[in-house]
Amino acid sequence: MSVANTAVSSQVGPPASNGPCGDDHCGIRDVLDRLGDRWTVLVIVELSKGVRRFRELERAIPGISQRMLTLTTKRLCRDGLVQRTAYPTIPPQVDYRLTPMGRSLAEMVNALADWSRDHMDAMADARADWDAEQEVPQHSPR
Amino acid sequence: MSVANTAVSSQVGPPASNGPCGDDHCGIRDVLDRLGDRWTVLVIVELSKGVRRFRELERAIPGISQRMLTLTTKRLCRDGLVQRTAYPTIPPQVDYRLTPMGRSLAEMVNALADWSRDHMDAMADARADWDAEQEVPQHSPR
DNA sequence: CTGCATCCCACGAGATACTG
DNA sequence: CAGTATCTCGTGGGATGCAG
Repeated sequence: MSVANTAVSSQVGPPASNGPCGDDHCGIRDVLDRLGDRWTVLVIVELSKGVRRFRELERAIPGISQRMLTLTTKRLCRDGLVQRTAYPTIPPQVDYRLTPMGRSLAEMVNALADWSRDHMDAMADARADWDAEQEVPQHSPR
Repeated sequence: MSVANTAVSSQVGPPASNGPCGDDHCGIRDVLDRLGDRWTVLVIVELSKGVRRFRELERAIPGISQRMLTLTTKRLCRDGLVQRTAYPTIPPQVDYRLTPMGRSLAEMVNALADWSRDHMDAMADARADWDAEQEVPQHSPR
């Protein structure tokens, strides 16, 4: 797929149904703001593997706090990406699963993860290179 | 396009097994941390349209400050996603362009933007729905 | 087990001023 | 024009404790 100088794919704003902000980045921010935080993506990835209970998520995502897990899942529910089901048992039991929309987002995220895996070495390399170039108060690069 | 498993859509749920990358979330974080901040994505999108000078970027991205533009472009350069070219003229002139790797990332970002446009209405709807449900001590929404 | 509230700190990011 | 340096502030997010 040639993407060379022609931007990517849908740079051209659809004339009718879209183009609220004159600029190109209409609703991108909306999604990116969700994906931007530290945990949302990880929760989505985990839930893409199947239904999970609260504690299961917590254990599956090392480092997340209850607070953050609660907030994250709540936001995802609010956005219609995750469905929460609570059983009025004792002790209480709640499980979370992706909605169809959530699953389609998960696909995107996974594509990104794929890309990430494919390029992370190149990025690390470039970074090291750049760092070295900036860091030479003395000379003799090696 | 990718290397390994694509599409998480198949809700594989190996019993007590982990997903694509063992247990950790590979380098997703690495990429997401970049995409997470407020401006990186917008800069990438803008640069996906072609070579841009510093001021051009600044004007093209309403709301960004010089500081943030400098930091963002610098990070992108460091990661090998953007190439910076400075001409020792007076006044100084610098331009930025995506590297091949940067362009491939731009494709991903654009796919995400695409998805976003496709689903933002559904998300807004779900959000309103959820909000209403939480906010109504009384019922009969008349 | 789930979830919410509070305190608190670190960091992203805006505004402004200055250099080359 | 391009970039750096400071100061400040809002907020994301960790730790802890309480409640259903």
